[in-house]
Amino acid sequence: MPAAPRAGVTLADVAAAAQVSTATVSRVLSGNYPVAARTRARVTQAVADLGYVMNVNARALARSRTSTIGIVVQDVAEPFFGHIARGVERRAAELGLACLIMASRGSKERELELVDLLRSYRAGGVILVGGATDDRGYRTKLAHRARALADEGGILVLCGRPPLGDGAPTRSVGYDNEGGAFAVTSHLLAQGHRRIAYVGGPPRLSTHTHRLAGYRRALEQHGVAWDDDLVHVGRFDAAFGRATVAGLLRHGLAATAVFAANDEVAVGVYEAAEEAGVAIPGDLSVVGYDDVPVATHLRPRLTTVSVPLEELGRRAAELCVADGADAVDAVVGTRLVVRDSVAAPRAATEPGALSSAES
Amino acid sequence: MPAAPRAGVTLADVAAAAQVSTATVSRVLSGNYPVAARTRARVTQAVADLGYVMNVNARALARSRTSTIGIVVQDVAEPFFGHIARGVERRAAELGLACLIMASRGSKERELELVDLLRSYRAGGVILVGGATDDRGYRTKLAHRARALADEGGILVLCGRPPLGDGAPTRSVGYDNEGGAFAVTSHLLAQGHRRIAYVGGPPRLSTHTHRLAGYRRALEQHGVAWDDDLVHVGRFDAAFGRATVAGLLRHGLAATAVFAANDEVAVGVYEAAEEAGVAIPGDLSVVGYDDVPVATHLRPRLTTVSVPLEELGRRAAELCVADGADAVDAVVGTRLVVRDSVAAPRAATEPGALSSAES
DNA sequence: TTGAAAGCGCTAACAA
DNA sequence: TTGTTAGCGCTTTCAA
Repeated sequence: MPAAPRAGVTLADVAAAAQVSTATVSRVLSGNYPVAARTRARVTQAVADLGYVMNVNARALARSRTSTIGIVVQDVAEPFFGHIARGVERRAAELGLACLIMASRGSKERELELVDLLRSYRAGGVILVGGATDDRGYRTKLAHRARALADEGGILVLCGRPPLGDGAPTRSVGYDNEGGAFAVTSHLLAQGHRRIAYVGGPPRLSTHTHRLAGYRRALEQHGVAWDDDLVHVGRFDAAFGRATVAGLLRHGLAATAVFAANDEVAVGVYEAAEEAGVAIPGDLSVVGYDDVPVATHLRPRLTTVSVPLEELGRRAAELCVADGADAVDAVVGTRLVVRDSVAAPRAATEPGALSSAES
Repeated sequence: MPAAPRAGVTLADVAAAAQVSTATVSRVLSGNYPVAARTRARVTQAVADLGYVMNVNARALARSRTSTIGIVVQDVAEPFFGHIARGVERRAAELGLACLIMASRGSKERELELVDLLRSYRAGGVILVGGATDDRGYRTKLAHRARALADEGGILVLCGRPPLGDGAPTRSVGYDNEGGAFAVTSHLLAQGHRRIAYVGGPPRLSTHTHRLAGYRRALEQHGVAWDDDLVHVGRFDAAFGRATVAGLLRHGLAATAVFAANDEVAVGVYEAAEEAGVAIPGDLSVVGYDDVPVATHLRPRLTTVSVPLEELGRRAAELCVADGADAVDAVVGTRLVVRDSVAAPRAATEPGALSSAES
């Protein structure tokens, strides 16, 4: 058992105890450097005896680079972000990196502040997680910081959002929002649905706009006309899903299916349907996006698009340390997962089948 | 708009640009120090012009204390931990602290390593989140580190777990596991249940043992005999809840209710019941613990014990910076939340009522 | 293979 | 009100 550690044990203390210079201690601690076996042993012993742990801040200062990365999410407790954060944390730990985590609460101003804060911590990589708002001024400001970060030896990593453009020095790992939305909408279309409501948001958030684009493309490909009244843009949460569908139901639902642009929204859709006595999928088919655990908690189980969130996070962590060569922007695949929340629309099924099912 | 930041802008650069000494720059940056308004303005200008951001590592070294705290959870993506982490992060941000987050994956060896790692980062506070394994050797080792941390000017904060004893210098914020379990078990008893299965774990984890103790006390108080066959100790996850109850059902369920020691376990209980065609709460009543969002996603909605997880996290963050005086160990309250997963047991209800309800 | 010493960027006496 | 300067704990040439 190591001795009870003393206050503020430093490298110099260890050097004194081992009767060597601080340089030698530094070398054995850093590994990769020729040190005589006996000297090394003495040093190792002294470290153990004194309960010494290195001061990483001092090391960071001396080396002028840290082994810390930063990760900015909207909300730590949100499953979407939590799963990505898990991937980042795990891969970072494997790579010997520590993670500073911060929450923007969806404010782009705060996000900007946070990357500056992370910059002050000299984080080697700063990972921005989740969709970004499409805003010219904001993009410019972010590009500035990306450049500053790069100048300081760090790198800005975009995780699940589009690149900044303008040759801003960033790396990115994304997934195909448009493609997943296209797939899941096509699935609905294939079942015979023609009036499919879209519920998502916020307005200019990339995740939402790209998913909406996939929805649109699927409609077009099936020759279904676009209907503004079916598209509801608000937020990415259950309350919005619920309020929207409750409203729809109140005014006589025109849709036979709803594409909840993420699983949280789908939770709200289920609630509204339940309250109104509308059966899923009998009266209304529902699909989601993300495939977070709640998708399998819902009854009927939710058909949705699976995004490998943890993998996304792992890739992002890797991009923080990759050297130029293998720092290729990555894209991970999404996958439609069919469960029990979709059925053919009532109108498409012969009347007899409906009534017999209800008898 | 600030100028495009240059690489490695330092305090000295700012001082030069503003034609003052580094000390002066340091003073305006630190705030709270008398500096002439005009000088201050020049410095502020230079900072903006150069896009300067302070190097916190250098500051930490010079001040020999950091504005960083560490938080150790089992798993970042688990809602229980995610919500606590959210509280920590939010309060920390308000206090001007950055959070290093690390996951132990439930290994106590790794947890010990992580506090050493955090110690090397000179984290001012290290928050250990969630139940702890009752293990003498482990406790001793942790106590050592608590002392080392304290010697270095930091503090070990225990969040949701019992104190170390032996006068180890820690602070803690907890909640009443035993009391909550007593309350929810009593609720079941009050409905007429006498054969209540307990499903939780792992074996010596404090959260589990304390909840089990509450269960036991409630039984005793109602004069219900303890039955080993009803107590199932394994893990705190859905898979265990499912497997356990599936087994129970296969061998002819002896219980009329189950106390899932956390909501995740309850998810598994619901799955097993669903598979076996057992109705909740008609055939089987179920209660959980924690009141994470899944409790309201389940149908019927889960009766459970609400723990103010975010508040718990906020308190923990505060304890990292509190000075001796107001650093009182805190305990936040829990609350029984009754929803729809509990009914009177079949045996206790008169036969007529049952059949009429089903007709 | 090891040691001496000059920093890394910032703070905090101590002077002025 | 401001400047000078000696560290904070570690790394890393450059010599030996």
